[in-house]
Amino acid sequence: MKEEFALTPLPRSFYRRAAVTVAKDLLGKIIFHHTRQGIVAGRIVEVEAYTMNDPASHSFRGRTQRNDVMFWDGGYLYVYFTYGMHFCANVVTGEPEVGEAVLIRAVEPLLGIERMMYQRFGKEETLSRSNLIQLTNGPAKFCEAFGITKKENGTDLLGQKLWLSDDGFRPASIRKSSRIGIRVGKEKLWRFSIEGNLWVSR
DNA sequence: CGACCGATTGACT
DNA sequence: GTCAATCGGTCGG
Repeated sequence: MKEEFALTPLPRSFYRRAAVTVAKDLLGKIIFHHTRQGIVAGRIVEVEAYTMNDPASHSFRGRTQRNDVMFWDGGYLYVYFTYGMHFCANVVTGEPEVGEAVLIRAVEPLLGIERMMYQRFGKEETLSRSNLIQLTNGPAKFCEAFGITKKENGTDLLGQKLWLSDDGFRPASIRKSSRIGIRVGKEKLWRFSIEGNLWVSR
């Protein structure tokens, strides 16, 4: 990871495109979260696209208080609470009034691994190969490790707290598959992952 | 209002 | 492989 790339947030134009296009392009990008506790960063290795005319999407039945951020301009973070205990984070895509987003399902940890360990497992846990992978190999695990909660819902990804960067890394091979954990819309192959990456879920 | 259920995870057979 | 945890969002009456 080269610092000069890492410092530059992806421009608004990157996000103002179709969700499926942005989803593929997000693979390999680095996501940063800078808080008072310190800075954490990871490479995005697995994503899923969700659109307005997609029955699996929160935006399918129209704009509500919960999914409002999905209809904002591209480049904002949509965070939702689910199963009574977990958060999931999405990158909002497209123009304003278009309810599209890309779910971040897994990242490869790069910076602030100690911080992530603490947020996922607590103080006494020691680093091993197993829990290094368990750190961020799922959408709610990623949010927990990165300290992303409902407070981060609506955060501008071109700001100073949360942003994405391109360090020049390009995936050798991208895998397409059916999205996970949904009942409708399984026929759409809108889950994208970096082939062979250890942090890809399942 | 009440009932159902989820873009998940971790523990367990 | 199965299943409970746990609660806000959404929808039906």
